[in-house]
Amino acid sequence: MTEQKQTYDPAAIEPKWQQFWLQHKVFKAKNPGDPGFDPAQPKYYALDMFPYPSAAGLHVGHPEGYTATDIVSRWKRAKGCNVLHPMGWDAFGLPAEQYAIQTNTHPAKTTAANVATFRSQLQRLGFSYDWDRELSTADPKYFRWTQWIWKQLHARGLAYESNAPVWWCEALGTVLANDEVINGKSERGDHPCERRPLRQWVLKITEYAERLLGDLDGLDWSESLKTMQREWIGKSEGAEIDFDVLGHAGTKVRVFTTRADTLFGASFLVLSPEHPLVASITAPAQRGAVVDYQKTAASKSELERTELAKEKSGVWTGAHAHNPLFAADDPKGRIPIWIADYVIVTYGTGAIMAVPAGDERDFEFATKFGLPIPGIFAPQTGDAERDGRIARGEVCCPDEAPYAAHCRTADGAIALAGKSLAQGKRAVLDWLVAHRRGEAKVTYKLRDWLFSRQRYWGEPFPVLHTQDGVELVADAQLPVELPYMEDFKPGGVPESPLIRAKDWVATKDSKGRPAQREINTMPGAAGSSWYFLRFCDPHNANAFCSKAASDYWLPVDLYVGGTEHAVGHLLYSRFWTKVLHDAGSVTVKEPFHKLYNQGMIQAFAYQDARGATVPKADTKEVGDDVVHATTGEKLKQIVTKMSKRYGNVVNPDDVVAEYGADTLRLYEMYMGPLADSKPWNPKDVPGVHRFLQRSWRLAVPEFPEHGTLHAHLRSDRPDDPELEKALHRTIHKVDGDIERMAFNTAISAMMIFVNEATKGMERLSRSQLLRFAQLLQPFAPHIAEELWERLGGQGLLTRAPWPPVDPKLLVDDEVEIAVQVLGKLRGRALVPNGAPNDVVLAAARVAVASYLEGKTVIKEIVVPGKLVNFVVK
RNA sequence: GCCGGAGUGGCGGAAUCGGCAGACGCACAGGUUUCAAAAACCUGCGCCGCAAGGCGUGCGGGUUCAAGUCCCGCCUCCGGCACCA
Repeated sequence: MTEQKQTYDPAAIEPKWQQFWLQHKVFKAKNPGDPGFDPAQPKYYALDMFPYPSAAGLHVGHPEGYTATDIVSRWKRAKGCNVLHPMGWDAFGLPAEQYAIQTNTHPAKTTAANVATFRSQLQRLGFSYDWDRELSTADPKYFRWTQWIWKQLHARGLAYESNAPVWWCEALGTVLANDEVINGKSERGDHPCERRPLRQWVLKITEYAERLLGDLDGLDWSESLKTMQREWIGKSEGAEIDFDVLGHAGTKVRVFTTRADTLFGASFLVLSPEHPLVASITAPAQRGAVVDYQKTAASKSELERTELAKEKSGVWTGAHAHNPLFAADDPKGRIPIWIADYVIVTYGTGAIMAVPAGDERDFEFATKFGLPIPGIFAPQTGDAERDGRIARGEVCCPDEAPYAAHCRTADGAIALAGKSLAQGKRAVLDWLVAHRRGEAKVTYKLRDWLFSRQRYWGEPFPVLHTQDGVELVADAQLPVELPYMEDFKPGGVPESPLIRAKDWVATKDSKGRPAQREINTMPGAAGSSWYFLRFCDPHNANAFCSKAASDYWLPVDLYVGGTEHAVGHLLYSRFWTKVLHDAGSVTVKEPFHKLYNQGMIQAFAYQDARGATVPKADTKEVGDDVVHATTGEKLKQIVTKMSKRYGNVVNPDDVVAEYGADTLRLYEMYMGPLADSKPWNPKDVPGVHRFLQRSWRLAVPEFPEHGTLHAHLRSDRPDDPELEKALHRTIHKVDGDIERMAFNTAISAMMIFVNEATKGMERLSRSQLLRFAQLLQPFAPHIAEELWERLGGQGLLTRAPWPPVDPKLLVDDEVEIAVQVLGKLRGRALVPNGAPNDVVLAAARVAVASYLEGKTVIKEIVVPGKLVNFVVK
């Protein structure tokens, strides 16, 4: 008998519905013009950051964001929206190629295998993707358009070749963009990187810096993410100022500063060691020291330069400059020119005016090398001791402070005393402009986007090098496909392995003359910078995306992914969208309206007394403690990221095998707020599984002889009013919680309903259970669809509209209010909802009579429907 | 160093607008059922205390009838940036 129990069996129902949905294309999104397209429906575009199909397969971190967008997608469909919810593969790039190299298999082969794994893993989780729109960035039908878009960039003067120093990573055998290098090490693999000059394709993203900054304001992104982009763009308003080099007629050093007002305190100049003027201005006596310093600076990797940044270093060039504010014969205007590696050649003009009285770095440098520190401020804070030290230049004062009386030109054209910071800057800048010694200037930290790699597995450029220079491959000849290469490994030289594909490289230009193909390939971020556009119109053979399709679907209404793409991918995608907008190819200026960053799923790990992490396999549980399996030492539980090293990686396949996809989805959403990082606790998983079992038992009898449904659910009957009320509240709560992406509390509300319904199971009506299935559907679609079918719901649950809420059922006739005396809870009172204050107060007085005895009530506070507070004496 | 975010029971977390702190889940304890176990179900579960009661949202102050929530000053953890002139 027991073996025939009709218990909740996800292994039976999940594949059944997955196949049904897939075969019937239930989640196919219709474009304008498609048969059955309904223009009256609002559109909703819910997008996941598509994955790199790595060999490791899906990680539990992937389904976190994917489940969130799936819930929203299913809910939006139930609310009557035409929903675009696609999935694809970021298949080109370093991770795929590194894996291919490790396994000595061609990346085309490993990528195809990895994609197949990812697809089947995702399909086992019941996501409502429109699989007809699946795409891969490594598919020639896709990258044909990546190449085409690159040609648009080139046509608009936004792609150029450069020989400037770039980040070279020896271990990866390629160059990397700024955002791929962190503290001088590669973001992927943590390998050391260094700067080297190399011919590269570069995209002029800096031309869009101002718009990329300004358009952030209108986006529904977290402030912290916007701040990260703003800081990366790094806008800085200031001035450029020319200093004549003494003894070198006609030679000027141009510096950038945000504090032109401190020019009176500039007591030396500093050029970066790579500054082009260094060689020509260095005095013969200093040449040896300067060249030595330049060599040392060059041999230091960027990593060492930042790590060893604690102590300032530099040498004098032997040259002097003249501070333009002072008369030509005024000795105060004669200032030395130094070189130092704390000045960066790529920022501003690569040269600064040092004002030690107002800048900590300059102060440190001046102190170390005994350079003058002229005081330029006269603060009067009341701390006479400190004010005096600032005035004498003994203490650095980087903030706003009153100017000293001597901050004035001899002719009185500038007199800073009494002026504010803004007025001071203005006064000096106006003077500089009038005397043609400088101008207002805005600079950005953002640098142009290094857009080529010396690797095999990427999009080839549609570029030929001819005897006349660069020639672009005609649109009709796109895509330029990769040649098949047995040996695709980087050669250890800063050159693409494509150089070895001699038959491919050697070609003819449009005039039939010999030409060579470009051997650099595009970076991983190329294909991912526009995939959200292709999803709108994925099979278009005549355009990257029809204007009608992108006009309809864009912008993406909800984009969910990790913070790791805060500057790279999100900035690049915004840039390409703006360029395509300028070219008239898309209407929107911004691709992603709402962006949501999910937190990281972490795991427990165990540390011994020394703080060393003990792999999971070497631990065991003894009672409430976790101890070292061999030494028996008691271990401390910590929360950290999942890692092979700690042996704490959770594989979603295992969770699906044991509990089913619905449990995995539900657990990931129940763990906590989507935006938070939180640890995976295997002991918590059965909790949500039990909730699904209880939901199942509400409908299905334990033993088959009682039928596939409880008897009281086989026909319609009046709804129990108490459960009806509870259900409406639950619908209302779940609705609001999905809206604000608070999935954990939505699930908890459904749990409360099921607990209540379980207490009076036979009171539950078929209609109520059907509506509960509708609520559950976005979260646990398989069990919900199965219950819907068993209950005889009309059509497919995934096509059913969201159940309505009767606002009348959300209010109670009677409410229990808290009664406080002096702010402490002393009793409770039951009063009619909306009762007048005197009725509430009367009931409240009774509830806390013993606390009021012998006291004088001096104040009565009533919060309707919630609480009464008596203030007594 | 600078800029964000966070700190609530044994654990994950809830409290959406200043109004009953600890919803929901886990773990734990007791019980029902069972030959037994699992499962399921019921009850309890912040801390101290026999109780009355007191204490309690990182720490110290403040505002308020009322503070996890607001203000001031600290501490710790996480993320980002880091000599950007």
